[in-house]
Amino acid sequence: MTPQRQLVIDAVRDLGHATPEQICAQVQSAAPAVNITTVYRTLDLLERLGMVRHTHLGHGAPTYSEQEHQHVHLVCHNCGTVMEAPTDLMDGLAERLRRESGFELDVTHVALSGRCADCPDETQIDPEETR
Amino acid sequence: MTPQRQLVIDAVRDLGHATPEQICAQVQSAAPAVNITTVYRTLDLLERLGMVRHTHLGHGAPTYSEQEHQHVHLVCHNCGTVMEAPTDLMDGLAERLRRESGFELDVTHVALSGRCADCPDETQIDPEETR
DNA sequence: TTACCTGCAAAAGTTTTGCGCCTCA
DNA sequence: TGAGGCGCAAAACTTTTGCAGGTAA
Repeated sequence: MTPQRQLVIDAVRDLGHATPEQICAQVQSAAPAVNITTVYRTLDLLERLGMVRHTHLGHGAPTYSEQEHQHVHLVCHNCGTVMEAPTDLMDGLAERLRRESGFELDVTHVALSGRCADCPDETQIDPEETR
Repeated sequence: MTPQRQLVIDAVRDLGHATPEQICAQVQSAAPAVNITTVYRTLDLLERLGMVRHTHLGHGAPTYSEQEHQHVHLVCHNCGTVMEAPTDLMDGLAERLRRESGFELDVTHVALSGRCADCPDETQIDPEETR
């Protein structure tokens, strides 16, 4: 366990869910010399060790969070806000998938996409925002 | 409506859900001179017109499909198989989210991740496969 | 002409790889 | 000495942008 790795773990914990680049910025605020390569390598290692996990928020960038930090992500593809919801929200769906398709759902790995309560109701959701 | 655009539409329809690169390969099998830039630009245009939509299957690459081609995608992050399920599977969840959080779910935009019936039960899902 | 579409080339952004150096046991 | 971790540079890959030429109304 090197200082760099500890910093990456701390950053993941502090930021909740963040992209490798955000994590790198956070780490560099404490230790400016740390290279982004190290961040990528460390995240890869930590993930293999099961200490962190990554989630796809929809627009390209994977975000990393603690393994324990489990909830469903709701991403508004109008304003980009990421909300969190309890995982038991998915219980019914998970059960149905298991029974009907034999599919074992991993509720935390992907974010659900849609429009949050604060965003205006638009007939056509702008595809630009959902990248 | 140019020949290139028609080819892109055909490719999207034929492939079901495919990445820009796969679509480009398909188009080029009919017209080798077509540039991938054109594919990107055309997909962007078609999406703005509401003729195609894209879905995030989890591992970085967005996939494009016909607008009418609506279902929930189930991605196995062990073998990578993409399964399709009827959207009404999500009705209960969508209703609950709307009521409890005011969140308007877009059921087709993201894929659900997990392990399909054909893949062996592993305690730890290999993070490598879930990129 | 005017507007738009295309192909090519280059740029930009993100992630991975190679390599030499350093540290620590 | 040997293994592993780090930083730097470069490569690889995906997507976007700028530009010049071509086509059609």
